[in-house]
Amino acid sequence: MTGIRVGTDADEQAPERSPGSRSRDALRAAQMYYLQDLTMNAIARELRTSRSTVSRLLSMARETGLVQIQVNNPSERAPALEQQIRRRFAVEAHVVPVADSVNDSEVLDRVAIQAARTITPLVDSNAIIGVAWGSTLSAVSHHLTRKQTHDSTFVQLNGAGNTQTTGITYASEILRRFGQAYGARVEQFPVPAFFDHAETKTAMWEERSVRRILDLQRRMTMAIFGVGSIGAGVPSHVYSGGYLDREDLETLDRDEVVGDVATMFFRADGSHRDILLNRRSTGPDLDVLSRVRRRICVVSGESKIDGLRGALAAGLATDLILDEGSARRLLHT
Amino acid sequence: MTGIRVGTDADEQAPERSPGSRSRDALRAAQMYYLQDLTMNAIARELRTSRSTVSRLLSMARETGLVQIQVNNPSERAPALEQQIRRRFAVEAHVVPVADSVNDSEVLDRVAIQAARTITPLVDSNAIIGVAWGSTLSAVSHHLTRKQTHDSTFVQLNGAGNTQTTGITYASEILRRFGQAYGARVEQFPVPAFFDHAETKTAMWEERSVRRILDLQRRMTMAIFGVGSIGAGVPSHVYSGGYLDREDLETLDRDEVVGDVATMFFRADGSHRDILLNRRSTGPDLDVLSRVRRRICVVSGESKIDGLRGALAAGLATDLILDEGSARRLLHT
DNA sequence: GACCGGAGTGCACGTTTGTGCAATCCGGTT
DNA sequence: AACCGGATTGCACAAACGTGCACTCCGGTC
Repeated sequence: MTGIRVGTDADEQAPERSPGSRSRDALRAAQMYYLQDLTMNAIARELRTSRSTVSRLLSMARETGLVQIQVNNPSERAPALEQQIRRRFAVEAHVVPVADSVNDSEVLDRVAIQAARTITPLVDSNAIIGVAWGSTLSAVSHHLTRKQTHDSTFVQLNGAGNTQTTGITYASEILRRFGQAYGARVEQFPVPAFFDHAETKTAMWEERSVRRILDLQRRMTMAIFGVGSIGAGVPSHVYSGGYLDREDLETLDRDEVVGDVATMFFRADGSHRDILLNRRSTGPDLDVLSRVRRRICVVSGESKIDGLRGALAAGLATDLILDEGSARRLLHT
Repeated sequence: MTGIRVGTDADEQAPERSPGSRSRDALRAAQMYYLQDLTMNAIARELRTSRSTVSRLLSMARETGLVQIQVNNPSERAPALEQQIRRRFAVEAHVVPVADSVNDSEVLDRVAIQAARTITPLVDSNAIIGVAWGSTLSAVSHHLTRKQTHDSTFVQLNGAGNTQTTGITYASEILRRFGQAYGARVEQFPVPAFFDHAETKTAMWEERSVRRILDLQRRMTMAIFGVGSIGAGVPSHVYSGGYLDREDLETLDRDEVVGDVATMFFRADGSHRDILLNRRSTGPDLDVLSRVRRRICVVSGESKIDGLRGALAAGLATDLILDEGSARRLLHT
């Protein structure tokens, strides 16, 4: 029942109808604009329509993935920051250029856009892709550019319910947007973020509906997630959204937790054994996560540095997308 | 002596200097513009420079291949024309949309731009690429977008000298531009287009300097050429540029030649045996050409249809780039 | 130290592009 | 046939962009 097809057929802001003259024109326009360097005016004349329509056709062509724009940093003599991070932490770094003067929420937005565009070329057909939730992923999901794939599945990495809501709307919106962008199935994980009792989790984990999801997670070919950090600054969604009570926070403190990925916690050295809360969390076992071929971590804002350090120590990511400020900070302290 | 390095180092309109701050800024700007959707104004502020400089950085980023824009026609449900051509002639067709109202020289220009951009992604490292010459290829060579490759070589397919000139400047300009765009070596073929006596060709073909070129041609991984057509309309370069005298044209007529590729002639049915002029021509044996893995034919203008038909019958191309008008004409008669 | 040439910069202007809005089209309903 | 709502269009205006030109900066030369 959870397998929901998120097609590109009829939908929300449903674009591409059948072969229709609309998308044919979009292709023609895109070729004339991007491959022949005509102006929109010239294209409008040839297509016997108005310039504004051409402008709209083109933005549609971009949004639907008809036109793809990629920026390659010249192979291995890449920018210094990225190289240093790669050497020191053994992850492929994608540093998003952002001047220091920019405020946090704009940084998030810009990291999100660039992350979305970095991820798109990595999404293949026949993939199983895990997606976490949180403010970072939410932002990313808003900026995905479309691309058609076949038989791919997006699977929710961890439950999203809390004491106030079932969390369905929030987490599933994110998932839905991913599915829609790539024409893929989505599999929700309808459990709370944390069980109240570890025993309930154990019991639920035996349920067939849950095992289906866990099985998908084991077969993931890619995972996309942010990090939570307990350090200073803005607390991440998990720490402030009513998912944890005072007592929980105290045990985290006692266990020397510095952050989490998909509500699974870890310490500064990357270890996660014997962290009590993990027994009640619905996130993927971090060892399972580490076996996924491609693990993309998106981070924006320096307040997440501590959590990020832990995640890197744990080797949770193969690819790291982060803003320039955080990149510097990651290296220079 | 013929192996000339056409680097991207110091040159003509030499752009990319070392790692310099210039190209670093170009990368940053490109990321901010194409991946973060900032305006040039915003980028200028962050880079502490003027908007016009940003505009220039961006166009540099595009020209040097830092930014790559591709338009994919949605896999196999591609436009009707392209499918029909593929079925009927067994070549991958790339139809360049052009309204009928456009004049011939503009059609050539637009086909050339789009051809250049279609070719670029196909150019690999370690490739050996044969290039013909003529008005079509000349136009293409003017619009190549750069892309860095290693250890690739462009080799001239046929001699370019005629009774008036050695043809060096014209053909070698084309070759040079290709080499420069991809940072590749170029190998000129310093012989006339046609020898006066077949015996001279036989003799020359034993010379080591020539054999080097012939050997490269045998090892080509890609070939790029136009077609000449004897039919009506504007005569191709070869037929009007002083390469052939009246008598030659008569023998072509007698041999029922309809066109040529790289100065090797063929008939309407694709055959080329016993065409006298081919014994004196310096182009690659058409059987050798047909063994090349990827053979890209660029055609603009309906006057070339007859030659094109012959070339297709001979199976000379694996990929065909042509304007919409010619595509229609090719199918509907 | 004066001079020179080429590359890089910002300004100002004209061109090109994005977008809110009102008008129109179109398929389905009453 | 009249009506309705959503999608699509062109218009008009504002925003964003490209480029000739004059100026500056810098390294080499006399």
